[in-house]
Amino acid sequence: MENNAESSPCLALDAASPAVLGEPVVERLRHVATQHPPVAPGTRIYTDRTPFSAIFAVRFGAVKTVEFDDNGDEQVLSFHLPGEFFGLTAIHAERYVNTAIALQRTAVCSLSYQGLSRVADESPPLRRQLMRLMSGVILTEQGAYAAMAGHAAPARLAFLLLSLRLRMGGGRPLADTIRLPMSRAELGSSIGLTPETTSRMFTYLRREGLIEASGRNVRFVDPDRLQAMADPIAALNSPDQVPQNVAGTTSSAEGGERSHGEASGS
Amino acid sequence: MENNAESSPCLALDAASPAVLGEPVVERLRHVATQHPPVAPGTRIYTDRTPFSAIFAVRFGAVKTVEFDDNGDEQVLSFHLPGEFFGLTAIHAERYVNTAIALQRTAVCSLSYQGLSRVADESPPLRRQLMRLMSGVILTEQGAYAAMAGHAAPARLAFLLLSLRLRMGGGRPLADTIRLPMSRAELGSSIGLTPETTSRMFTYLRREGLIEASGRNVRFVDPDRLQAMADPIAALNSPDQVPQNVAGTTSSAEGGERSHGEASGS
DNA sequence: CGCGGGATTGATATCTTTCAATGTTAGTGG
DNA sequence: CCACTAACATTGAAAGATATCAATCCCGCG
Repeated sequence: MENNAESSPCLALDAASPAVLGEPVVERLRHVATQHPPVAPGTRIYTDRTPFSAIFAVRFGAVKTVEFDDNGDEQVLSFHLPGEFFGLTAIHAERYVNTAIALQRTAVCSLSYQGLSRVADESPPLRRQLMRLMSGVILTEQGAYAAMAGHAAPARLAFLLLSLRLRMGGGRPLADTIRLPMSRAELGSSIGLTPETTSRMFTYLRREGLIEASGRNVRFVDPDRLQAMADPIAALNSPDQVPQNVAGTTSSAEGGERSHGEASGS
Repeated sequence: MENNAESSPCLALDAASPAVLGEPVVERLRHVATQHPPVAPGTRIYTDRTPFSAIFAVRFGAVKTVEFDDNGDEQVLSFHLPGEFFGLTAIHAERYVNTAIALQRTAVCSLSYQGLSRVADESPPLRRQLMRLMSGVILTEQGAYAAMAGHAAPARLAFLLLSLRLRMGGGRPLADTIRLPMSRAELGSSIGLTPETTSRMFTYLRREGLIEASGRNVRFVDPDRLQAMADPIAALNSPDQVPQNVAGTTSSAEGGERSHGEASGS
């Protein structure tokens, strides 16, 4: 169950570290980092009322960050998989601005921000890693934003699934099958869809032969076409595909084709 | 016309600097920073094929970052106003991943990333400023994402307008009226709406008496209610408001009140 | 003064949500 | 080990929101 490639990401900081940072720096990081014991699903790792002191990384399991509206309904902001950092927004705000919740049995590590700062003051390579790390977060965030703003529901789901596949397994050999750590509702919330629509999009992707999905297990049957669907840019490659009529709602059994309008004018 | 509060943001780095950083550091920054001459609207400041060497800040004018899909249609990712930095995603990717375009007559300054790194290596306060700066970008980005994912069209536009108001004028006294540096199409693209829908949302906000808008001039008539609309959380405060039927499309029998447009005589 | 691009408005098609019912799965306690 | 329950997932039908297609309209600009 628990991926044992569990070297603490707090010491790895986004890249091979002892080599880059030097053993003394890693040793100092060790004192700044805390390895937290595993927590149960649903556990809040921090809240917007937790005093800010540290940034976090996932060791194993998975985390979502959410925002609550008055009704207590939550809006999922992002998911964090093993090796990924979260809580970085607190650096600017000097307080946590959202809430981080474990999706599964999850272990995280934390880096005292004060301590980290001091170590970084004396290690330019570490400082550079941190910049790179934060820039990477912005990049990811911006990609997700573009996917949201520019595309329709099926594209967003395709994008999200591919993103999760890429990020699970730490990078390397792109699993054929993944097990999602979150529910349909959570998946949907993070891309601005209701659970029902999310489910319909699963059905749709299934029918199109792009994925197989049963519960939280997803098998990528035709990653290329899925990619094409996620990314209108590549869509032209697989010609008369890119079906549009998606919602099972409008009875049409026809796999209608259209050139896919897409918003973003100008 | 050009806001003369034009102290180069490249030297200010997100906060009062000489005080914090010390004059020697600011002096070194001066050598790392380049003040670029004003460029015409439409000018590309960098492209995804420009070799990465520097990050940018807006001195005056306004900038949009965009991504192109195959058709040459652009998706607006974000807007950048005076004092704001952009191009930060390139740090991670080691190349620019989008394209930055001036919306008006605009001047930017750039900081060589190499040079900046060297100065930061020797100035912990500068390093901290940079972290704060990047964290702030993530925060902003995440806020925009949440607005996108969680809300409907009118809320997204309200959010965007309020965000622009807040950011124009560098922060201080919240202008009653602003002049938008971008078209309806660009505005819409950035929040995932077509130009037509964007225009309809303007009409709607106008009819509701929340704003007056004529062309690119926008006057904030009822900022509180606008805020409430942007943020469902606060919506409960103003009870029986939170109108829902928005698109003029569905024959709004809702007649009468014509608060009329006409923003301040530009 | 006329041109042309952006803005607005209208009518319709399509997509997404909402409300509601049903099916399915995993976890629990007997 | 099985029955049972509660949460999650899927599906359907109708309502609502947004996109698309297509005309104007209007203003800035030459």
